[in-house]
Amino acid sequence: MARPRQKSSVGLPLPSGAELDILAVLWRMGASTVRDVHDALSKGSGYTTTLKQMQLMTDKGLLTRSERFRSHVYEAGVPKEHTQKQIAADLLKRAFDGSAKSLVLGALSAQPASDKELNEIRRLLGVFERRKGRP
Amino acid sequence: MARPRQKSSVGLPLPSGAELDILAVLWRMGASTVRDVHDALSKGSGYTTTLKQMQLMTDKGLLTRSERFRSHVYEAGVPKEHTQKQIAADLLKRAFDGSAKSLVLGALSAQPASDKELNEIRRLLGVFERRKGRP
DNA sequence: GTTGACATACGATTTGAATCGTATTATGGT
DNA sequence: ACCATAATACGATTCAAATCGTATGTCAAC
Repeated sequence: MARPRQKSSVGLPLPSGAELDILAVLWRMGASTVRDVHDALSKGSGYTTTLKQMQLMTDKGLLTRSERFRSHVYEAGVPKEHTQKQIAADLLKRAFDGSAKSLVLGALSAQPASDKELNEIRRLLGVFERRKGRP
Repeated sequence: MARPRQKSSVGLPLPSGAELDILAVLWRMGASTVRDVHDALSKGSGYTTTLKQMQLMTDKGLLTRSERFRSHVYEAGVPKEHTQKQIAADLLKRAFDGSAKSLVLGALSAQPASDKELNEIRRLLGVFERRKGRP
């Protein structure tokens, strides 16, 4: 029984929760060792758990790995903006009825932004209004 | 081995992917039978899968159930706005570095909005600017 | 009252994510 | 050479999500 879950869409699979956490660390800190990543996300889990996770992510193509000195150095294998766009798109469809307004409302009421950031968002809206597509 | 995963936070657990899909249907269509929901999300999976899922969600408190005629009628047990806010908050922290601007950018570039919707978002920003909290 | 069409109930299975323990390898110091 | 240290490799386990099959119940029509 139990057929495989449907793929979210064509292409790369969306990163899972823990995978996203690891990606976020690598996006923020750049190339890092497993220990660096493990320390950065200070969850309760053990070192080998993080290691295994990163190895699996490498197999999936979510990370890239290179040798250096004694340890391996990992980098995000997927660009931050592209992944964020994917996630936003998925969420928009699934949870927000495709309404960007709802998403913005949810985000801002969840975590109020500074006036400075609000202005930046306003500028962003202007860009999207002029060119009716990607900025 | 393998300790339990950490809870996302205190309170309700965030709905999983499939759970969110079901919630979205109920938010959109209101009280519905299992068959209605199952037909609405036309995934490849079988009827009993949707049924089981909704039963489990009811146990979790994500749905409420009432009798009617022959079949059961389900409703979303969690308010749409609150759940959306939770999800947005979680995502903001995990994938967007807490930057609402990044989230908006991701959302809009993933799915361009109409000028009308852009204007509504602008109005929303104004509201958030005046009252520095929830609207 | 028997049958057919739906409905729910329940148990069991599969998959994938997440976790850990132990084994192995490599390096640097003594 | 030996040992301590720190890394990776690998197998195995646990848990939750997702899936399905079969059993059971109920109503309506004949």
